[in-house]
Amino acid sequence: MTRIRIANILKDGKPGEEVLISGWVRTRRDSKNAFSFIELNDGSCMSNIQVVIDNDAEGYSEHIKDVTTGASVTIKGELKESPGKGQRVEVQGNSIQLLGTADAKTYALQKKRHSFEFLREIAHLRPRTNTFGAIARVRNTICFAIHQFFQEQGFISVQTPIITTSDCEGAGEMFQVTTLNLNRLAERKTEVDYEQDFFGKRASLTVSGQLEAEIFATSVGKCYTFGPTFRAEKSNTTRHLSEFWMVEPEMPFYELEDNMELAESFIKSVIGKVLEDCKEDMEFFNLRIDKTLLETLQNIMENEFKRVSYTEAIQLLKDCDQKFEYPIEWGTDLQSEHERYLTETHFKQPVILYDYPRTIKPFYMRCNDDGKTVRAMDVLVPRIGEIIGGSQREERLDVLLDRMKECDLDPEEYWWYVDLRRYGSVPHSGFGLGLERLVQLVTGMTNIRDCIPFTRTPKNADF
RNA sequence: UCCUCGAUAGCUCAAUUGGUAGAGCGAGCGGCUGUUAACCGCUAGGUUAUAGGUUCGAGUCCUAUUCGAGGAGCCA
Repeated sequence: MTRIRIANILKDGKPGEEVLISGWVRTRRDSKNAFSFIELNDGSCMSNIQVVIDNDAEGYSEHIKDVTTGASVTIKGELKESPGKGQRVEVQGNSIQLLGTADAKTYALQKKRHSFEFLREIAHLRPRTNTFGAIARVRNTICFAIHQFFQEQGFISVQTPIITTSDCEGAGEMFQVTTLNLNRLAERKTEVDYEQDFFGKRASLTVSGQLEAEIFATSVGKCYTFGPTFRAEKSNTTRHLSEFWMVEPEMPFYELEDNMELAESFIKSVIGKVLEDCKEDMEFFNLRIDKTLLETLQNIMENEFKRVSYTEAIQLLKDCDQKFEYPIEWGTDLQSEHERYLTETHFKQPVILYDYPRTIKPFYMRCNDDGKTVRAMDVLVPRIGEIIGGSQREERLDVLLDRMKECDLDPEEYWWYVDLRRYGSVPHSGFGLGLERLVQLVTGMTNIRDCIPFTRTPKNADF
């Protein structure tokens, strides 16, 4: 007899069927001297299945005392129409096998509400809760939808390196990778000779796969990377992680407008897939986490993202009645409060800002003819802020070299990147999307630390 | 890294001007019940984050440290 996932039983199990199920006990309610109710969950879906088991069932008398919250059991029985409220079918158990006990005195996850802060400290158990089980399932659907979106359009999945020696982009602090003996170096107090290090030069964990993705975009065509990314910034916010996952499509022959179009349809496609495939989990989030979640996502799905140039946005912020803590000036980056005003108060939907001052953007973004701005675009969403950052890339060799000089970068260090402009250069564009920020947007979770299975932030790398 | 707030029972929190440490949930035991956020009764559970200081007396005041939350910066 084969084991059946609880999700399958609840979906289309029919009364009369023999079933074998295994999972973790959420709660048990005893009916004195006659039978017990067991709420069993196997993580396949949000709902538990209710098992009714009589005291003469095999294994009952010896094990039922230990069938406590958190214990793991296997149950054989027959599906029945449930006379009670709350479930279509239930299992009438014939036998119960206790796989593992969970001492109620010490098991942290008792049947009560726990704060997310507490659950973060027991990350090895938190996927057993309703919320974190739902996050895991939704995150999975998001990841699948991401691949599906690109694969269906002929994008090639490219694995870019995690260890890199290009100290590049200035995209933030990097984690150094070394096999040098740090204790010994600390004693010597001399200059570090990186030629002695594993790679013969200073190496770090990647902050972006973009530059490498451009190599494949200009050879095999539209491509995307989807992998872990590392930032050693000491950020302590609800939307930053030290280790996170990023999706970075890169497309040849795409100009900024094509890039924006792709970004918009990408986000809508992924959200649509989740709304379709994770109905139960999404209803849970809407009920328990954010009462406006489904409405917000529906709104995102149904409306065009507003496209506003940086210059227009500055003007709009200057003209509005809202008082800001930080003044707005053309040439400075927007503050969180400004982004929030645009997405939450003014437009009340996602906004794509484009054509930023070149002084606040990296060297690889394509310069506009006005001499002041570059073809950058940020997709801002309510509550979270920037979820996508991208640009059309500078494909003109001379302009790129000038820009590198302006940014105080040595073209020698980026020789292969520059080469792409020297031989068969083409216009191309791409963007980066933070997976966890998308999970945050889709689930309504307020803290990004709860949107990744194993959270890495400054001072936190347990589990 | 900066600003603000916080750390008290397994969890979530309360404790007046500095004066004997409390509740709900959870847990254990008992009762009741086709129950389902079950219900009713009883019981246990604490070096008040850590280190120092002020005081007759500190959960409460002061200093430092650690950790957490919210906001800012950086960004995805």
